[in-house]
Amino acid sequence: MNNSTTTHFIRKIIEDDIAQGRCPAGIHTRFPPEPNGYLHIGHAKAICLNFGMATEYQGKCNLRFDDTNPEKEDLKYVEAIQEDVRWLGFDWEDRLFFASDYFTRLFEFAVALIEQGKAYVDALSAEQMREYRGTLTEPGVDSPYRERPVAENLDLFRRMKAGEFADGELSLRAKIDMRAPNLNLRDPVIYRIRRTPHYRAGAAWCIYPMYDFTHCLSDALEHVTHSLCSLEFEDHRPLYDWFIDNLDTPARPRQYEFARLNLEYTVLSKRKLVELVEGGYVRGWDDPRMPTLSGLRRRGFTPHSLRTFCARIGLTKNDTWIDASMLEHAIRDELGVTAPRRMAVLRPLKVVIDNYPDDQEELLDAANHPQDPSMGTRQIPFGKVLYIEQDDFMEDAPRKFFRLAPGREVRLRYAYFITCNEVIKDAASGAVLELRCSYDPATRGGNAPDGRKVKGTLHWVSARHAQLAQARLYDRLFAVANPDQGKQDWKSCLNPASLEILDDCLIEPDLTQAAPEQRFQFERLGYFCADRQDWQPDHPVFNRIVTLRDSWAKMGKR
RNA sequence: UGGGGCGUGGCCAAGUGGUAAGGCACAGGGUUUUGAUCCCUGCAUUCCCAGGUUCGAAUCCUGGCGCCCCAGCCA
Repeated sequence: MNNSTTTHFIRKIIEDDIAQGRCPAGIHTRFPPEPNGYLHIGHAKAICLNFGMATEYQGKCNLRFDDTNPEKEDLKYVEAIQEDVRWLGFDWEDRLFFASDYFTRLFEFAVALIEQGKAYVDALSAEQMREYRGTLTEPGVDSPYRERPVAENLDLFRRMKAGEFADGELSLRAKIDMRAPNLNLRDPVIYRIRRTPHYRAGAAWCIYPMYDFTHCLSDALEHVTHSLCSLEFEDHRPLYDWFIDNLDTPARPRQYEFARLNLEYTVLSKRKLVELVEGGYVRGWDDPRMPTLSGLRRRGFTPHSLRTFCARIGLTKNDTWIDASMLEHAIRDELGVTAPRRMAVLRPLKVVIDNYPDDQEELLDAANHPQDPSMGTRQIPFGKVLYIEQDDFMEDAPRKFFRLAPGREVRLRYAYFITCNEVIKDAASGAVLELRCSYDPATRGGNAPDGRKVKGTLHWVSARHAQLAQARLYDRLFAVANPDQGKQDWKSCLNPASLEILDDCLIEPDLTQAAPEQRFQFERLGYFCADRQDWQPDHPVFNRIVTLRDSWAKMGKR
């Protein structure tokens, strides 16, 4: 394959910083999720970037939980997030941090700001504050409390911390510029009173710092050099710099922004993902149709394929919608070389080989990978009664149909050439019940000694040896590429056929030995993964990760 | 005449004054015991538009147009 990774703008910034000697201790990045939900493929882009840059330039990357809002956060998310990041293949070593661990130092920074006359305690209500802030086109107005003396601010702020005021009664604001064209600079609130216990800090605090104040200082405390975040924080950067410039911090981190990921046929906003789960549109956060890392994992995507995907979509500041085929390509590309091949019949059609001895059975050699002999071979049982795919038979077949049809000869993979002689149908419905065929004993293994060719090769299983299995076939969650874009309700765009469960699949006996999360290519069908939750040796469950490319199906659509 | 960003093929994306990389997708062809893989081939006379500078512009200048983000005591 090709491993073309381009030198994107972040790499250029880093390389320039290193060349100029601005990072004597090496570069340092961080992945800073708020533990208020599950990670999705959009986060994977940020994770790969932050950890990737650190590895690439011999630097370090921290995992930091941005947990400054006790109302939304929970320990279960910090655990799930760590599992997902680790699964993706990244290691923060001993650098697991929590913004909540900085509460005391953050408080001291706030005091320092007050002492410099650069922060004040405001008594405006939230509604009043909104009025005073002005609008996009009108400047804001100074709060009547803006010129409160330093000593009074100090006293009030300490008493806020001590719990002397009700939630929302007072707030601490940075004193910047109420007429700034950038709304973020109009005296942003940096501390609010919230008598909500924190999932880690408990009831120790009743005041909590805001994101803008916390993030830059946490970066500085951790000696982060490159703070990479998404584009919507672009106009927070002046604020980021303002805090760093006005406080005595141990380091001078810089923020850089990149465009977040949008993927076709899915949604990536937390609000919508929650709605999918809570509305019962999917079977949970790890539903294999979900774009969450746990969903992609359960579906069968590998960490490597996700990393490759992230590397190939590039990194810019452009608003982009990545074509769904990019993700499919990433996993096909990998599994094409790594997945052992097996035979499974999803929708069985009975085939009886009339001229095959009734009680005869034999074991036939099959390669585990046609291009990779090192993956070895296995033996597949063959007998008089077999099953093939319903789609592989057509009674009135067009010329280009290379599969089985009355009077036509095909190859059963690794077995024999067979010819269809008779079609048994249900008298009432006319449905095809079984095929009576004959085989050519000379073609054992799949080659004709007389050199004759067949156009089609079919997968099959032996009726007597096959095991029953469930296959879950997934398709795109949404029927339209950009469910977010239209004027219609995004939920009305859900693909009603995103999940199809097949309970009567027949798999070759070897497949019952699979372990949960093991991946295979079911020949001619696609890549499948043993479900990590529901797979049982006596009840095999396989998730279809992705189909094989199918130029035959494509012809049918034209 | 609020501020900040972004506009290169169907989707991504290189390119930063010297005559449009690459990937995905798509379309042909070859190999093939998976209609898969693999291998060739094709796919922007043109870079949002209009002017200008220059021997030469996707790249520089001017003026438009389009799209995204911001008015939480969320992150």
